[in-house]
Amino acid sequence: MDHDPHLPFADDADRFAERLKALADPVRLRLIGQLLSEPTRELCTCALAPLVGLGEPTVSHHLKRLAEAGLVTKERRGVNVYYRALPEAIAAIGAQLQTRPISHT
Amino acid sequence: MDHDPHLPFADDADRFAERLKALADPVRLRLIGQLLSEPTRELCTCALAPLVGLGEPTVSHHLKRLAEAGLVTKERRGVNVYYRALPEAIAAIGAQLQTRPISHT
DNA sequence: CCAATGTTTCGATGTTCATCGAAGAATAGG
DNA sequence: CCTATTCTTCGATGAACATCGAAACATTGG
Repeated sequence: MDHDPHLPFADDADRFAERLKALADPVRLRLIGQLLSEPTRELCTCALAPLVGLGEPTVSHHLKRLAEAGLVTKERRGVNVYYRALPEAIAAIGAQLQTRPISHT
Repeated sequence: MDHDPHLPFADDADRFAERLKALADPVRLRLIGQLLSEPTRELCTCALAPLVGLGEPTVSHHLKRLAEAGLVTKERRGVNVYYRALPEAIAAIGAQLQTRPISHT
């Protein structure tokens, strides 16, 4: 699944789809919801795992995907790693869906 | 973490993830973009296939997913099937991302 | 009824990915 | 050091899915 090398860069559509895919999973939506429901917007892996009913390895995998998409940040403090939701990044995706005609080039 | 069998539908997160997944594919984003770029917002499968560089069977598959998610409608007129984009449905997903704290139940 | 065109379905194939348990890495505290 | 705790990585497994070519289906026109 490589891109046509003549096109200068992959589409908007490819990059936008990547960000949407990071969001398009029920577990990841719940993780973000849990983070957003915290006053500090952050929780550690060991707190999130029981909240979504999955093991730490699986939750760590999902948090990594969210971090790679720029939707959360991670910060180690002592033994714990705290993930924080970035509502602006999520809202930006929503704004693009609402306002911008999706690219078709 | 199981669903209440009394509730006819799965969670908010599950349903929202379903709609996001329908959108989270570069081909489907391009299809929607092409439809939106038409004054009538509609095109038939045979017109869309070359626009995204894929065969009719594959395009038909993607259009079916978009229709199942309520993002496009289909209408047969003679030999052709015209798909029409529903911008309000797309915008509604964007609005939910912007305004509503994502459910974590 | 037959042929042509457009569309979908079917079967097969390869990839992505969610999940798990086990093992490895990092950090804090005796 | 050594141990306990937390977190991530690794390897494996099964499910979902994007894609293709071929076959089936639908509609229109001769």
